[in-house]
Amino acid sequence: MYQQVERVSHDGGMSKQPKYRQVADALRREIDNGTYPPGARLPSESELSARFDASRNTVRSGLGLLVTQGLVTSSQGLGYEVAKHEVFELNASRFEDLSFPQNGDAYSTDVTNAGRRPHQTFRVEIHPAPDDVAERLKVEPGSRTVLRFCHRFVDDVPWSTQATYYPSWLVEEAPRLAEPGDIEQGTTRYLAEHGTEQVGYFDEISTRMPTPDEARRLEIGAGVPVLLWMRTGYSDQRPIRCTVTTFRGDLNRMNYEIGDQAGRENEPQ
Amino acid sequence: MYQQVERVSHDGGMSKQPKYRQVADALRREIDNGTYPPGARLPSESELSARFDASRNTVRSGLGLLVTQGLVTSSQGLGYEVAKHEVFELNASRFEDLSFPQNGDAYSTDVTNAGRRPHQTFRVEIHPAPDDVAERLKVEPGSRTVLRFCHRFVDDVPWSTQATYYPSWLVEEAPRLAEPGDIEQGTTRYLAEHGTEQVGYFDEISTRMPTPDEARRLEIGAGVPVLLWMRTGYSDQRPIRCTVTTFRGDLNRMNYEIGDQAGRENEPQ
DNA sequence: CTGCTCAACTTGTAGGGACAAGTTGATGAA
DNA sequence: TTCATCAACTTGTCCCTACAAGTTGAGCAG
Repeated sequence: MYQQVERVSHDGGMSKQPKYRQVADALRREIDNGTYPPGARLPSESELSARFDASRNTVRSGLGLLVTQGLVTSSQGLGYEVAKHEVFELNASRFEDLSFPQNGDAYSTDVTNAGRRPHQTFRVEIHPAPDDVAERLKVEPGSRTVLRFCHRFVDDVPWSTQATYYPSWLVEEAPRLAEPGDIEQGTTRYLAEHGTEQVGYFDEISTRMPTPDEARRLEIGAGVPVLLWMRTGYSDQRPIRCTVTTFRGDLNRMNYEIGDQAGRENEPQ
Repeated sequence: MYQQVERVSHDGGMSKQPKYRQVADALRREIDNGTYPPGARLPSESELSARFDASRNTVRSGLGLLVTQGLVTSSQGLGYEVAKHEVFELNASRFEDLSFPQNGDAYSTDVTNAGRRPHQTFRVEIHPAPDDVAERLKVEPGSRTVLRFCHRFVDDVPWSTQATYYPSWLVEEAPRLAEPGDIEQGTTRYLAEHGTEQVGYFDEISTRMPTPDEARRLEIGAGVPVLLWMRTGYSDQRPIRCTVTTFRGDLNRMNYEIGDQAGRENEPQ
């Protein structure tokens, strides 16, 4: 017959926290103070169960907290591992292409400069405009747009997905947007050569937990949010494109340089 | 005696997904298609248990997925509720204070303009510089800084925390930074009047799951990430302050206007 | 009517068991 | 040696029970 165990623990009486939280807190402290450095393996569930005098289920609840906070990952047969993140910096405030003689791909050059290996898959589709994109492009929801979609990897780790929508009126002026394959000089420059120059943009940045679909595409474990970046580019007349980028939140940081940056580059004193 | 039940379900054989995921996916679909609109209550665990022919634990696992994805919230005694989020837009690219005759507080005016009620608590401390802040301010880690800390609410809901660190050399030139209480004309303008004008800044934006501390201060439920915004302000000589803002990720979106915005304001056609 | 109690719900915590499935390294056969 | 097998670990899924704790509304005492 089952008997409810005494809930009061022997830690001095100031706890009141449920046991699975105590487990999580204790492990979090040990991760923070370096007992378990990034990449280290945690003790197994049964070891922790013995150490904390808790059932395996309770220990699992505690570990689950750490997993959903992104501090540790787990894999069947292997155990729990302290997560390590190297963030990748992304400068979002520089105007792309126009002033730089690069081949139209800021991502590849940025990653290569960081000593990492870029890789991307690319496809072009005709696609009805999603509501949020239609609103920003000032076209009817569901109207035809050209979608240029990019799935990006760094060292073969999924990094981000980027979807750029072009309104159909623009595709008539710049038909190569709808053709599969790269545009060597870069889309921004290609558009400028066809009479539509991007003179400004509006960026919106938000975050949330990934949808199951995003979690699959970006190979995101539990407890890692996505960073959402929506950029609407404008000519001096009207919106010309809308780019929706989804980043793994644990691997990316976005930067904006605004105003005079002289004070940032100087040495101290 | 316990008997493992037959794992194959009667949905045509294409499932393979564990049962708790099937529960989560089914409920997610029904949330997406409006069966359970934002604010609605989900069936209770025992009802779902009957509907899916699963144990309460299994149903709880499925609901737990939705909670950690931020789609639903749960509270003891009340049940599960579909989360509703109204995001608050924050324009981060305008230079504060200098050109506007406001009383130094972009937050209060932004919130009031949105028809919401702002509220904030404020305190000033002498605090050793955290490593990341020290690096950006180009001072020794742990050296004395003045910390001006702000805890902000909208309609009494915790919204964000903001910590601005000023290096000690700057406080000697502008002593009121270290005094508690508001600076009516705004700190940026106050600094300009004392010979230190902020001419540029560098913004870094990232996201992660909240620490238990942040979750408590911002009253964040499970499954809601935080949006981290770190702004380092510069004079033409050197860094003058570093502001670390922590937002509830489900309630905030950051915007940047860069370049000419004429095309954004125009009407279509 | 007001205000209190309490039953009947809800979710939260904690324990138990059994078996599935992934990983690793030792062992033994070829 | 090389390769397949398998035992012994790991976490993953699923079930059961029991009780704690928060919420609500019915119903009763005053």
